[in-house]
Amino acid sequence: MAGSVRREAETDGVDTAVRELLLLMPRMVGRVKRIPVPEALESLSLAPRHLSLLACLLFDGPLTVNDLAARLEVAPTTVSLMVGDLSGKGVLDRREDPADRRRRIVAIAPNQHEAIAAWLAPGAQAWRRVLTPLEPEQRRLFVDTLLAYEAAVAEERER
Amino acid sequence: MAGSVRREAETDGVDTAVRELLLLMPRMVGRVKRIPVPEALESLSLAPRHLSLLACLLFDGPLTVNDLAARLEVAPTTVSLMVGDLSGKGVLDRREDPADRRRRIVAIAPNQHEAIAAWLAPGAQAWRRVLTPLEPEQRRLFVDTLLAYEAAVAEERER
DNA sequence: CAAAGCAGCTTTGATGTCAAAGGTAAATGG
DNA sequence: CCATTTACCTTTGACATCAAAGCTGCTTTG
Repeated sequence: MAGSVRREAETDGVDTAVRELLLLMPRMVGRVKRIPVPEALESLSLAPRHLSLLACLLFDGPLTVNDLAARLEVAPTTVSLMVGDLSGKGVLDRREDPADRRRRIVAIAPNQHEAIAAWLAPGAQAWRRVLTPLEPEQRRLFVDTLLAYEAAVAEERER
Repeated sequence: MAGSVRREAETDGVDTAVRELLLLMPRMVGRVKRIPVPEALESLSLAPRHLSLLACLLFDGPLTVNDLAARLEVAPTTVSLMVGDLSGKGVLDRREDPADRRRRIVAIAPNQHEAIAAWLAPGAQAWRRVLTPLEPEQRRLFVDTLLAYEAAVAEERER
């Protein structure tokens, strides 16, 4: 099997965990993609797939299309289409960068700011519920391990 | 900002972690979707999106279409199309359940078993690299926390 | 300053995914 | 038994995503 490359006693617990995680990941992804949209925002044709884009803008302020695509690990095409869509509906604010007219600065429309923060809250709530009972160093370990996994996957890709 | 004085020592660490995780998740998902396919399997038109389906079958043996869809948190439609595709190419083996002819039992074709296990190995490798340096109870904590998050998201959805 | 090259975004055509509808087989119950 | 309901899968039509090509404006170079 995939997990049985090594047979030393030391890696035994590791293989069990790896197996669990390999099966868990796709489920988790599927679930996150189905977080419900509050009614207040549904009228603006906002869907779960917009959530991560809006989170980026809310946390890190106005960004360009390429910036967003890089952070979301998604093609610039996709961001461009989503932004075009959402700015047409008044959720986002897309304007030329005066300093470089090739660029488009994307920001959350001020009057939608609050509603969007409210949408993000329950998503964050799930994490908060899980992290609150942990000790600070346990939280740190958890986040660092996920970050390390992300980095490991990125390296895996260059071979 | 991250290093600034903490006002509420207890909740501050949580909020920082939540913020990091909210931004990390979509990136991680994007990366995983781009794990490269070994050349040996590319000729069979296997792509990264097939990986989790094959992992399920490899770990948990033959399953029905609905079972697979539930485990992957994906629509039965999608599984049905993928299975139809892959069984046409000899990667999977789809046959009627003799006990209930509505059901289709899906399994990995025996002669492809090894090649697929080899494909899964590097994906598992990323996890293994990250988990190996941890203490056993740290690994346990990590996996349990992710499982708890999955459960929390599932609950969030029913409101 | 003109020409070539580059950077950032959008458009286009192809593919993946899904919800809803359709088809067939088992279970229920009168 | 036949009729109805339920379970499982597939087909279909609509939409999300992406790679490649196209467009525009900045930057470099002679």
